[in-house]
Amino acid sequence: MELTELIARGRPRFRTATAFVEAILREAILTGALPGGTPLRQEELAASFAVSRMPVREALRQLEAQALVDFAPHKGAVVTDISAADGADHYAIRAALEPAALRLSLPHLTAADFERAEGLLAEMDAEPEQSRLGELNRRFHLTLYARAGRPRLLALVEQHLAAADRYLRFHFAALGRDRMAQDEHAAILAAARAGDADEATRILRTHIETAARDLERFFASRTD
Amino acid sequence: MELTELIARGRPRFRTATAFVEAILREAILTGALPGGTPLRQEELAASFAVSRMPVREALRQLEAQALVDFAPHKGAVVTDISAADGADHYAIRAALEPAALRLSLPHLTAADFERAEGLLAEMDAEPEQSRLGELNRRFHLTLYARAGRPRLLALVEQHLAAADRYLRFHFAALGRDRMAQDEHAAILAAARAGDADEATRILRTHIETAARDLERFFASRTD
DNA sequence: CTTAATAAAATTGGATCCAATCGACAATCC
DNA sequence: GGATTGTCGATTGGATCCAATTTTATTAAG
Repeated sequence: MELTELIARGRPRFRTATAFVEAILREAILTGALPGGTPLRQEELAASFAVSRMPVREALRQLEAQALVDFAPHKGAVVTDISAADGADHYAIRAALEPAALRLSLPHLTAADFERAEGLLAEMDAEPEQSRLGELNRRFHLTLYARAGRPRLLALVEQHLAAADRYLRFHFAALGRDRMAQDEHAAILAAARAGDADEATRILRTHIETAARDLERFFASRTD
Repeated sequence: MELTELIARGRPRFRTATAFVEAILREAILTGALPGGTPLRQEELAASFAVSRMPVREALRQLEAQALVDFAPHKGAVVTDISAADGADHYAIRAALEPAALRLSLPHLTAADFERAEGLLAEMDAEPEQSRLGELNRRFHLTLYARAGRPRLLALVEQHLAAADRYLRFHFAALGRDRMAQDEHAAILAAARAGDADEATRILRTHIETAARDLERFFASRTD
């Protein structure tokens, strides 16, 4: 999807221009519409969004704090680059946070939550388009953590889950969707449904660590 | 310490006005110079910093992304309030991230690192001033994690360690410094020195969870 | 032909100005 | 008397303008 298309879509939904620019830019970066390394010229973006440079600047500042863009004084912003080290970093954070979130959330999950999660897995099996797969994966994970009752923890999880999507995109393109590991997803869900927190978090941690190792191997095989 | 004093101190150290304002404001919030709930009027801050409103606005945006201030459209920024729930949130994140960081860092820690950590513990025992205690505590923890080789993970740990300081300040004021649990610190250091990752991370997790429980009880006892 | 110095262009950082929105208070209507 | 509406002041959001810095292009020297 093109940046201009994203802009046209989301136009009227936002209260302030800054929030508008920030949301669209984040989506564009996370979905890969703006690949790592892309320089973000303020004037150019302002023209694309049909606003002045100021909301763009404020949005870039927020994205910097979210580590999605790198800022250099008087040089400008660049979309944060993808790298093996950075990917490992994100996955290390996920491996630490998500099992904790699941453990907190699990006792409060309802039957409806489990059904929603199951539905998302079915959707993923049926979804042909790769770009939607990442979002479905994200929603599956977040559904399981949603009852943790820790807004900051959940926000962090969501942020790094989305960041990991950028790497998944790579991954899938090269290795195919079977890497999504639907069987692990099903096992996590089953253990959670049975109320076995230890088993569910154990599988989840393995699931994330496996993905991290796959990604590492993938980067190593490209030798660039 | 007063805000104006912090401003006068750090003036010449920064490349851009935005970075200057952002650093000082963050320090002021984390040290409690600007308590939770304080409204941050842009014009007023601009006058205090002797800059225009614009660097203030950009700094506030970054602080918002770090969850140190809350933004409401057309209403302005307010220093994020302290609460039992928010404290629990920060400690849940710490309990998840710090053991992971320690486990990654531990194999690469050097004798010099251990000595530095030991020195910090000694400093804490000797430090009479409470305001410096939080910083020493932070440096002790970060010293143990420093070799993890995961910049993003470390940045997150640092951020939430600093955020937890706001709560520690409360804590100490009411319960006294013995709550710093120096014996636990020493036990973590000893296990790390022995290369026992399982034991070190176990004590660390307990250490953080104990602090979280203490904080919870403290809030409960205030009934406000 | 390469390299250093310099000048010009592009881009960001910061200040000022105008517009839009929110809150409070007062006046009016029921 | 209470609720509602309208107006005014305060504050933020957004646009434009100017200054500072970086980068690129150009020129001259070795």
